Amino acid sequence: MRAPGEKQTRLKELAQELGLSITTVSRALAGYPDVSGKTRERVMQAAQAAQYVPSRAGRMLVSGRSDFVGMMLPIRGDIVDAFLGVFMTGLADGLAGHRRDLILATVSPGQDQLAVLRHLIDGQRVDALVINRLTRDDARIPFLLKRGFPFVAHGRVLTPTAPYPWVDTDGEKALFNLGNMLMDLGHQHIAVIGPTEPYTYAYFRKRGLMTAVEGRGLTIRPEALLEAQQGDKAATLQTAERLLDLVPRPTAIIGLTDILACAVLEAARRRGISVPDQLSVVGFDDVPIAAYADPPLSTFNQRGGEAAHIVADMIVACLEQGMEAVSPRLIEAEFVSRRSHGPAPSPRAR
Amino acid sequence: MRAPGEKQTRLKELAQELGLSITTVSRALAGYPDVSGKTRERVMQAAQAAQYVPSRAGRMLVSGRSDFVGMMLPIRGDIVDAFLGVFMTGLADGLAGHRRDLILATVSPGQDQLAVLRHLIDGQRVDALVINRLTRDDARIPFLLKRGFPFVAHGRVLTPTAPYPWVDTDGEKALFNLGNMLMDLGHQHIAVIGPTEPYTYAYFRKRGLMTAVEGRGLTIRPEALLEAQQGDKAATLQTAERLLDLVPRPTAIIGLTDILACAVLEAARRRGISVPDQLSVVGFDDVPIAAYADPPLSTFNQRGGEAAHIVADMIVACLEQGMEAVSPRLIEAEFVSRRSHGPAPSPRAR
DNA sequence: CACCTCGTCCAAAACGTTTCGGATAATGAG
DNA sequence: CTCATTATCCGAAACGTTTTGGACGAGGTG
Repeated sequence: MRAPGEKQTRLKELAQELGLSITTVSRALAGYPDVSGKTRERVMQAAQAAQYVPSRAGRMLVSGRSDFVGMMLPIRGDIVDAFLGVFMTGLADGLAGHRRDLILATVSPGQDQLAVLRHLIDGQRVDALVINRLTRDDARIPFLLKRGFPFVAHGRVLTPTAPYPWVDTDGEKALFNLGNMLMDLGHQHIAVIGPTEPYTYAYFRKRGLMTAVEGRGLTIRPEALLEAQQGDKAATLQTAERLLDLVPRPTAIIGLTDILACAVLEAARRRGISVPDQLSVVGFDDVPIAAYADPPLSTFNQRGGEAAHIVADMIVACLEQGMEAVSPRLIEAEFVSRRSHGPAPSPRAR
Repeated sequence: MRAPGEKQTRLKELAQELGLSITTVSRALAGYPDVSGKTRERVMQAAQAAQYVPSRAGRMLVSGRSDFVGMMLPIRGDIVDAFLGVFMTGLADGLAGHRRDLILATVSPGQDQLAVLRHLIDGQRVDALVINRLTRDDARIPFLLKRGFPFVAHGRVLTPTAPYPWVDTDGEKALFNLGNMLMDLGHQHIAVIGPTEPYTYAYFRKRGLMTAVEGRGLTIRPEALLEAQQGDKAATLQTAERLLDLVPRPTAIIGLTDILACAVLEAARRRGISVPDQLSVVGFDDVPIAAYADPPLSTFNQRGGEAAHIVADMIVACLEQGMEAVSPRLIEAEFVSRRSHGPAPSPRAR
């Protein structure tokens, strides 16, 4: 074991130095009213000068709280965008504003998610949890609900459960609007390429589009609604090409993710299909590079940083006012109109 | 404050239940030799059954260690790629293998980095630190060195310091090789577009290229070596265009980052310059979307996950064997040859 | 003068763990 | 039989904080 640098000042030394009791110093620092203004001032000064920082361990032990918030991170091979980095950074930053720290708990592919949760909770490692990458019937929600452990989900679950606090991008509304916009532009054959993982966001986005399309008496054929593994370029391209080979060929293809949309762009290039003249393509996420795609990709901005800050505030609210005090929050995705979409080609132009 | 679920089993209950002392149970669990095999077995069983997880606070208090490793994250507006997410995930995963957790400590733009460090260290929040996004004269290195606090840097610093443990991608070698390869392909005028931030990686990459170029008796003019703010698309494109307007026009442009390279691709499209026939473009990072650029971008893969696991191993080595026991580690970047580079155009073809 | 109130301060307990220094009984050596 | 040794267990202290339940005077009230 290394010597961890110089010795840190502790409450005892501070008290000794000031000729006060530990109690008084502690209470002065905590702002209790039963310590005179003069004494408080002296204590504050001394604490400042000695660079006193309370030991987390001591505080934790007596208060039962750790001031740590955990973020559970299922590791999958499909971390392909900047969203995760932005989200985590925003979350840590938001929590820091409430004097709390973020700890990252990964779950390896083979590992049992619930076992990890139990470990985090039973070991008093965290006061609350943020869970993300929710799947349709995610088991973590009912588990945490049953344990009564404070948490906030980034994303929603489909199976019916008791109410729980969540924050999510309104992908349903976004794609509802997008669907209508595309149909207003004359598109009748719209196709979708989504991720293979059973993440809930894909479901909501598809549903929004469906609602829009059916609202106009149209439908999307099952074969125009494909899934591709985002990590596998060859497979993704192949799926995109299957969409392009459909008869009649779709005039608009929506990638549920920018990566997928870019794959469609690439597939169209290979087929010699010009975008947006013969085909409109729209993505979702607004990864930074989307602006440099060819053509620059129209997509939706999820504003992950904002979402993360909201999650942070909600977590603190859960902790301080109880889980029932906070209500779920839908965040509107912002359409970023670039140059990969346009009016549907007239039938003979195809 | 919420009730944090059901009560957790503690050492005291476990001991009571087993009719043993707290000491014995603790030592049985820790594997000390002065407890009989039979007793140990019984204790293990009971601990398993009760889902006992030792309280971090208690352990921390007495051992002085927290088993937390901090990662310091200066927030800047330029989190533009998936690297951060991949790195953090890999780091957390690697640390978990050594029964340690990762905590994220952000530093807001206005905040004093060293103050944050002091807070983390003095508050005994972490046993060791990972610092990244190193700038050329990063003040964190000498600070941590002076305090004798265990840390591993992801990246290097330029100013001379005492030896310290770091892990870095060998961008110098990568660009040295790339420079030679481009010159072998006939390129005589090579330009570079880098980030404005004073990150060290940019320095090393440039230096590798310089060495290669000068090794052949060539030079890179200062005006062919520009910097652009990665977050600002318009400014980045403008800088890329300045490079394209150089006389004679460069036949190869290297983006020190995939984003920057993609900006060059876009600028070339706007100017009607075909890649790779009239211009070669190479990036660095291999962000997932680079494979879908037009044309697919040749770039370098940093293998952030591997780097993160190495950092994790080094951190525990620092903790367990001392900082002087670990030596720095350069990771070779892998060139991903796609279709954005090729032979230099013959003079009349331009 | 006796009594109460208020403003300041403090001793001690509690949180859960690890570890130091024995205690106890069984075993082996002489 | 005595003494040393070993195997197994345990009591108590320590870590740093917060909190409970006072103590002690000064001042005001009757």
